[in-house]
Amino acid sequence: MVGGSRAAGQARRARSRLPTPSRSPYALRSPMRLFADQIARALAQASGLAESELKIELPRDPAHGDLAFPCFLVAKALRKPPPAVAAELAGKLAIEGIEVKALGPYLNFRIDRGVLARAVLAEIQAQGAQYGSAAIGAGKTVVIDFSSPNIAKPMHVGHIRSTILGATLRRLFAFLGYRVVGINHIGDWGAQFGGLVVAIRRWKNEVDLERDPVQGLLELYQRSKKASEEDPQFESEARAAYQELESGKDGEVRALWRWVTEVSLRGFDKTYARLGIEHDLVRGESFYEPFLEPTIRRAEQAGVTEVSQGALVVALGGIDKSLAETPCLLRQSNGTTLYATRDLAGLFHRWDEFHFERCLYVVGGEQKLHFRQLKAVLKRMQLDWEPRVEHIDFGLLLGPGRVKLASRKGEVLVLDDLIDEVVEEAARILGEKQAAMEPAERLPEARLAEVAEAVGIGALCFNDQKRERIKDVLFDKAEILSFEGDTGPYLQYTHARFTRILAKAASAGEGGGTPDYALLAEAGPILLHFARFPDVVRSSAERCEPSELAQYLLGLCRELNNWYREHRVLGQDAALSASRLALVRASKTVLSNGLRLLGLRAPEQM
RNA sequence: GCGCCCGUAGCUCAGUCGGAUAGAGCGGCGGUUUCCUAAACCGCAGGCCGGCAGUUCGAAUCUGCCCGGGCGCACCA
Repeated sequence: MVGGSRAAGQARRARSRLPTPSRSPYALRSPMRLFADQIARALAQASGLAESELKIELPRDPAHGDLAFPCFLVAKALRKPPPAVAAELAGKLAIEGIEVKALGPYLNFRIDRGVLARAVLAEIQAQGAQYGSAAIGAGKTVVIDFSSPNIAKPMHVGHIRSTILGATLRRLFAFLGYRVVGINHIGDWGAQFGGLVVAIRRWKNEVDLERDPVQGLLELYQRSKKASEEDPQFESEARAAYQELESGKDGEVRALWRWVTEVSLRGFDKTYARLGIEHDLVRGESFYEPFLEPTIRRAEQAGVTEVSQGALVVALGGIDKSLAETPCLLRQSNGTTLYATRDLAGLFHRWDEFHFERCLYVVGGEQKLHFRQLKAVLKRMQLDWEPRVEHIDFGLLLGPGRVKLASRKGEVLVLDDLIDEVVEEAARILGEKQAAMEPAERLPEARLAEVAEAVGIGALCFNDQKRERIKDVLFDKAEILSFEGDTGPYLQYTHARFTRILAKAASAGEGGGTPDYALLAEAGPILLHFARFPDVVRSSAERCEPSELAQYLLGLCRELNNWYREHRVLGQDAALSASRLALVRASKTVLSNGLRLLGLRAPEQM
């Protein structure tokens, strides 16, 4: 087969963190952090403890307050019972706009709703599409290896997770001010290309390489695989072709290989465009060919290599006992290099070129061992940047009944076909909903297809990101396409409804009054949600966990839809309408920023 | 056999460097539309957080062992 895709897998547990106090000049602009810092400062004064030791939390039950401080640790330091400490501190604290109450061993804080609304809404309005962004990554580079399909074959469902997760990480880090280098490490090298070249040579007139070159190449590829097994003549010709390719000779073989690469990349680009995905560099395995020998020499000079059973290996048992049985192979006994050699060469090259803060490999968990080996080799070579290299692993994509979808034997589910199927169903549902609406409220005919595309792809992408990435993804078509519950379309729908209010307010000339933020008292949960957004964005990026952002948006939409049901925006008195419109405007901003980061489009109407 | 990962409601999953009464979606049952999009909202039912020990003032969360499932285990990628 043409390389194994890097897709699929499993992993390690990462945890989200509370907003941590940050004193860096690039501190995140988070309204929540502002309030928490204010409280921590006052607490430090009242208790005599260092501000950095005082952990402000979000209460489990929002009825208790907006922020909380458990007094257990302070109590221990003061050798007094926690509830007594809480009561004592409550009496000492006086923070403007924040009410303090002791409840058992806890101090609960409630931010005045008017103060909260003014602070949060002003910040969102000021930042707009940048709300949630930061400069914490300024001057730092993050390299992200993702998607990485194999040429001469269409992208299939096995590539979807790496593609979607990687693209989101790329957007998240860019939003936080990092320089991001998204690399598509395509599988464009290997002995199998010898066979493909021979197949093209022999049978190019028997398949349609004009209209759908990718499909034609797939047929030729499959035929070459069969011929290699059955026809010794074909096999030796294929070997010769691969030798020529490896030799670097710029002849017929290389020209054909180049053509295959170009055709394949054009096919990938169409799919990427539909999904809104971009890479910064396309560097296939072939790119690293010239660096393989230098890489091996580098390892040899570091003194970490040895010959075992005729192969050149790096023994890793001294680094990690569980790797004692599986050294890293750099050269087979027949002299050829391996996957690990290429990735090691890539790693050196990337470090030399970018001096990255982090180098992320968005690759399925089934390749965990491979990346552990690579990191262990770096450790043996005593390269201090080894911790910056991370395998961002993820679970398998499974069909109903937990059967592996992209199996090597069964029918390969082509990604474009899957997208078509989902978009088609989205169009059908959209049509139904539209038919049930007042004619004046319906979408213009011309926009239907566009919105169906956004909604269908949104459903697909969101399903891949709503769970922790280490968990397997269950791809149940019916569930994803029902668009009810925890889905991308649910988020998009919420955004569309709120957007619609703004449009109607504009056309009715409403919203000109002066907002009175105290009138937004009932929107406390929403405002608190808004205030957390920058922290969630940062945490999602740091943990490489898009699901944190996805879950946040689901929670926010639940709050918003609830509020929408209870509170009318239009047709109220001027101050009330203006206040609620400010909230609606902020909702649209936060939702569309969040959706954009997850790679979902946010239609204005649906 | 060894290594790593997962195990929370019937199903799919959240659960904040350990903290106050464990939450949501789907499915089930019952409600909500003279009102800015009902792709929405509300209520009810449903849990020994796989099991047993341990650490701690406090454990779904940390540690150990066990059970169940998955992935991987040098000359493939």
